[in-house]
Amino acid sequence: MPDIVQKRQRLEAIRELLSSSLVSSQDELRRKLRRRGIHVTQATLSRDMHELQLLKGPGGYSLPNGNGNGAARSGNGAAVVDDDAPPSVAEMIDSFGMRAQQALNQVVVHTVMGGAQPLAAALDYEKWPEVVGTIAGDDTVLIICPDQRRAGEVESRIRTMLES
Amino acid sequence: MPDIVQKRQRLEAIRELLSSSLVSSQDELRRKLRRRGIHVTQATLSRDMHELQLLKGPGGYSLPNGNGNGAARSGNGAAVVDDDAPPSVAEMIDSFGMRAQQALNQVVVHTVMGGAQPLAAALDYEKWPEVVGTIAGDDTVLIICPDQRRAGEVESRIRTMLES
DNA sequence: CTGTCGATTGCATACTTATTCATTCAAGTG
DNA sequence: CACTTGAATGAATAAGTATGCAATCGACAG
Repeated sequence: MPDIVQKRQRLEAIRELLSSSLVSSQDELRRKLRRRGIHVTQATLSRDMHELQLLKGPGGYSLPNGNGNGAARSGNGAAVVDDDAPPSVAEMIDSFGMRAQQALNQVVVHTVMGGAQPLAAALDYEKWPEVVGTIAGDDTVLIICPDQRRAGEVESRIRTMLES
Repeated sequence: MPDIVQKRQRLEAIRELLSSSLVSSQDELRRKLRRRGIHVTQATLSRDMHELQLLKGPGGYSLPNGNGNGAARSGNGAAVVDDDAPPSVAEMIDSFGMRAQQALNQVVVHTVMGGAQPLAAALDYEKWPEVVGTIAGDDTVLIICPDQRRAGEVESRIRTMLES
């Protein structure tokens, strides 16, 4: 197996993993990659991550652009799972969500630093019918709905999750 | 000397150092602080840095916002203020802003490359009542308002800043 | 004053990441 | 084909970061 191909795919996989889940250490990343059939050592990952110019913050690694990074992880009870199962929106909101507010046909959800990207990924994954699309920054997710009514529904559903 | 005062000043000093020089390790930071008469151990700095939510990238540590990381740092002349006071939106617009345009309940602000993140951070920090949330890319900030009217207000306020 | 509580810190150490060194392999070169 | 060169990688280990624990200090109730 040609090394160079392996590498390209691996970097791709790393980017993908990072955009949809929080990774706190290179070893954790190594285990997640292994489940995808990619088997490398921490040393290699260290080099990969340098190459990808990743940032590391209190909450784990993140892509250089505007992706997630940040705080909070400690015992909040939820989502402490060893994970790798596609994370659910409920879990994400429970773990990272801070507040949600509707604005016309959109809903803005504020999260802890670094929570926006995973939350958006979870929303995308669950494909809510009222959601047309999402955009995530570091700590803010913009959810776009077809109309004001649907946005209202989404807002209240998220608020419920926040309160629980 | 009261511990708590020490700490406040130290965090302050760390922010200042980071914004004006590259720091690659906590031990390096420790040495730099020592030259300023602040003497603490790496352990304490680890805790401080966690508290400041610093990011670590290829180029060293950086403040959580959109500040410098890794490469590029040179001056743009403006807003080189003594800083450390959370940067104001006015300053940011002045330094990075290029144009602003309303779209329904949103306002899109274009900035110079790399200016979006800091501007969004400043907006978040000032917590304008007309702003529900912001999302920033590399050179574009999307500001979400509750409705079209408020978006208009925000747009014109920003335009004023741009012209000045 | 005395005891309790919470915050801050240093020390020692566990844990995580970067780097050195050697190896392997593919692509050129003569 | 034999040799050289450069990229990629693992193993071992150096370098760097986080954390459990105990000590200290100020605030404050009794």
